[in-house]
Amino acid sequence: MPRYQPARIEPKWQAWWEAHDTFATPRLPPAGGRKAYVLDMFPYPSGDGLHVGHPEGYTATDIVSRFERMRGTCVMHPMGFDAFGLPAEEYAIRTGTPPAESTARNIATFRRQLKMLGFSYDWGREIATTDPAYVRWTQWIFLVLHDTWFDPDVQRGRPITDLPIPAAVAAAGEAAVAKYRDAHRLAYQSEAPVNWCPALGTVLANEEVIGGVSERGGHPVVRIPLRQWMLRITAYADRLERELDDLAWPESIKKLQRDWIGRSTGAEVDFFVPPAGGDAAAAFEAWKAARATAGFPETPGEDVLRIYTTRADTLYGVTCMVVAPEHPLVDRLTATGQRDEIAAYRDAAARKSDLDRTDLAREKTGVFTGSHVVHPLTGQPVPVWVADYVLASYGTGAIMSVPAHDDRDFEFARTFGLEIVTVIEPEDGPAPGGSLFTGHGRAVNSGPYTGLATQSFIAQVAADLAAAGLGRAAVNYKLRDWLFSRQRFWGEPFPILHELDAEGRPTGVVCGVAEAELPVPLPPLADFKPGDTPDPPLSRAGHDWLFVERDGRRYRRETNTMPQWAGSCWYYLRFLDPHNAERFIDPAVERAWMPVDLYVGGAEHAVLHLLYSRFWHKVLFDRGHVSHREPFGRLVNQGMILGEMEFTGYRAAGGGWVSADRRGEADTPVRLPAEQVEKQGEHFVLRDLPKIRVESRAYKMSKSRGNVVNPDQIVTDFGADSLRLYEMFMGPLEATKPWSTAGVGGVRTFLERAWRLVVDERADELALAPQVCADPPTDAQLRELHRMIDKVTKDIPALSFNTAIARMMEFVNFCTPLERRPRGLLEPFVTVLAPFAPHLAEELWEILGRPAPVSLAPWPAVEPKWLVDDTVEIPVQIQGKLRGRIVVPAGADAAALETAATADPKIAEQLAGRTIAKVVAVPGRMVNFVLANQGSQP
RNA sequence: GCCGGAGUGGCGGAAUGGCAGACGCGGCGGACUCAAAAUCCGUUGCCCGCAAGGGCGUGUGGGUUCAAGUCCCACCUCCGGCACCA
Repeated sequence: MPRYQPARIEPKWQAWWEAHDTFATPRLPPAGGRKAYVLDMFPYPSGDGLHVGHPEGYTATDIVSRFERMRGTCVMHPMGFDAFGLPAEEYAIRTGTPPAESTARNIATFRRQLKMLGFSYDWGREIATTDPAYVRWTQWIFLVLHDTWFDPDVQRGRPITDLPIPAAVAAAGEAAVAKYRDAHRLAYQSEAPVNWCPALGTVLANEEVIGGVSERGGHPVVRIPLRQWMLRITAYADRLERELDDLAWPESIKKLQRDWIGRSTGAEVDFFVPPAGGDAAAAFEAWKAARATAGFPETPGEDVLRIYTTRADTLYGVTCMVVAPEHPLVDRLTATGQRDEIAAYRDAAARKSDLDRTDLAREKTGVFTGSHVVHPLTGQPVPVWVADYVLASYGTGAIMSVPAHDDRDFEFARTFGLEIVTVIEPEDGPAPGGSLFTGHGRAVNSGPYTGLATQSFIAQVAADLAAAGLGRAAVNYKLRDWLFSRQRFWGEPFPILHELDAEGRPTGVVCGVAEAELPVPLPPLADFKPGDTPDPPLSRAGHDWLFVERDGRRYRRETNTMPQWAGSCWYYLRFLDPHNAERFIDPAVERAWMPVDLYVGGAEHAVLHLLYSRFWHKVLFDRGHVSHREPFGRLVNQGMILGEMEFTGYRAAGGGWVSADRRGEADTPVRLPAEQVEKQGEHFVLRDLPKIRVESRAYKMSKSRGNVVNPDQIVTDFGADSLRLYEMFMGPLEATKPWSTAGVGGVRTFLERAWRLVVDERADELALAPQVCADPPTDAQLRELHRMIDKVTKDIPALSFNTAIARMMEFVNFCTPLERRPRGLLEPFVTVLAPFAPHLAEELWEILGRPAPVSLAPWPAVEPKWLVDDTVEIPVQIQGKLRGRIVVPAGADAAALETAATADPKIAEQLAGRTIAKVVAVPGRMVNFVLANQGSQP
């Protein structure tokens, strides 16, 4: 009867914790006490429910939270739902239910599942990004962005009213000032080519387009011009990169962010565009003279083609210029005879999807414009080409092509038979002429710079160009401004009004909704499907929503919605003060709890979510709304959990087996049971046909492969504590690991053994095992206990849960055979077990007669005296090979070790008649005898 | 192509430069049982050997060191990310 029954005890203790508010967190941590903000990346509540990947990170943070609480730390450990977004909407469209309904249902499922796993969240802080009370503040933060401009002089966001207005703009009147301000806001509108995904019916951020198709769904994406809301994240590029330095994040994640920001330093250089007809040489000289006095202009005029390069040292190797098809100067540069060809090329480029345009395998294409620009240093004419391998959105949208020293230019030149001029030679001697060399070296053929090394050349020529007003140092980023509007229903409406004139046409004046009127709710819509055109669904809202009047003027609401990222950019702040109706967060609360001390989630958010939320946080910091530059202190990515290991054999069309290393496309994979395969050397083969190799690996869980593990099922079969423990025991948190249901059985066995340490399984009623006693533990038992406590205490903060669990298993293995089991051993063990298997621990604690909850019991202290043994066993090596062991007192020094080792009969025997050249004795570690070289003896 | 990460028993994995394989799964053997399950105990890297014992062994090849899974150099394979960013 009293067997270990998780199905009975788990709901019991979940109800107990809930009834007693065991994990409710105070508004502020107690003064002078320690605080820990332990945060999970909140889930997107998909219709499929929880995946086994979710509990991995959640269990890790739960263990840390429970451990810290037991050590007296005030712990903030909240949970909520990132509930806006495409999948909810797609699902809603498919099933015909409004997104709000399906989202509420999905959240209920997730909440039930999360509670079923016994996580110690303060559920009183639960938020969903779709709650109107939450949307209100998301919209408010958008208004902060809208009200902020970035002052490059102080590298900081400031109120838009602080923006200095140039006299010329001020003179042009109020409308011009408003326009000037709008152009400098962090949230601004832009008519720009955007990624339009017809299948999803929305535009997407650059970050959401992977290889020319949508990240979600893999649908083709084309570029069309459209008026869109953008967030000026590029203004923060420098800080987003620099301020990564101090974060306790994995280096790999920091690097991903740095690469994504993609800072590059180089120079901008102007190439003179001579006027049509006339004396080009004379015009060039006049232009140069003018530049020498006027300097390098902020924006290039019509008379120059401005390029960006990181390799100004290759200026003498320029053999042509290449501009993007969308470059504004193309028309002016196109010679009459080339008009048709250029027009056709630009048209084709515009129609091409990003997928086609970024396909690296494809040959370079391009068209000669028929005109030339003038090289600023040599005065020579340089032909201008249009080619789509040059991106309009990076740098200046134009490059100088140096085929000898850039692989793309090299390929382009070879395709079109353009000249290749070598101007750099490797330090170790000249490469053959006309070949490609992209490394650093020494300049040749470069006028006055010949002989300079790459680095000094770049510095020298940049200075010279700047002095002559022909160029300047410049910094570029791969990072683009963040396209922030979506043509979908299920997102936050923008708190923005567009002024209308008497005819109902937009005047171009845009204003934010007054703070008091927030939130702007989503209008009820019968049909919330996206259309075939980029016209947002909200434009079909009723007129009472769509049109508003303020101070006698008519406005139309913005009908785009925000992307899913918006809500997740700041949820970690709202958790701290979720019910505040006055502010998005109380500043005192923010100061007390921030920053997040431990943030755990999947690596899929390494770039987007973490970059976006850092950006918002920095803006809020600049505007004085939060007190730290960075939101997340320590970040850890849990690894992916793959499906069970699979063996796959291949059958040919005829039915015979094909070895996996020589299979073809036509052969069909067959999943094989483990009994039919065996390992032979490096590979697995068929047991009956050892010539046939079999593939063995674990695959990502997916519905189509049918290897998805359902947490509900695991909880039913093994219990929540077993699932928690297993996921922590699988291996290092950050590693990718295959699932093994047999492994769940293994940890379940451990929990049963722990149960039997305390409970008499053969009794009819719940009763203590007869071995449990009040004896004082023996010294040996205390040593075992304290070593276990010590290991677990050190492993939890390091997130090394697998080794902590292994140590607890050893402890249970040690205790199981004991005829008498002192409480002084069992009770500390139960407290140490509590963060890992909280339900079982509570139950055992109760059976031991201790007052609930063990979840808040003090963590047992390690007594150092029990960590040292009286004697230690030391390995003895001869020539680095293990030859014996000696037992010595724990504190034995090197000399004592050597004496003891040489006294050992077995060692003495092997040393007899040989010359000891050296003895290495490391106290507490080992002894090694190094013998004199035998070969050198006569 | 570039950038990360990882290669250790049949499997998941342990191992501050100091006894490779902790712990678990699986396997084998035993006790208990009429029997089975459950449980408990033992055993389990490979090779030679009846044994004592010996040899080999952390992807490959080299190096540093008294001592290398761990440090250095070169390479191979797998996984993940980025990808015409001038």
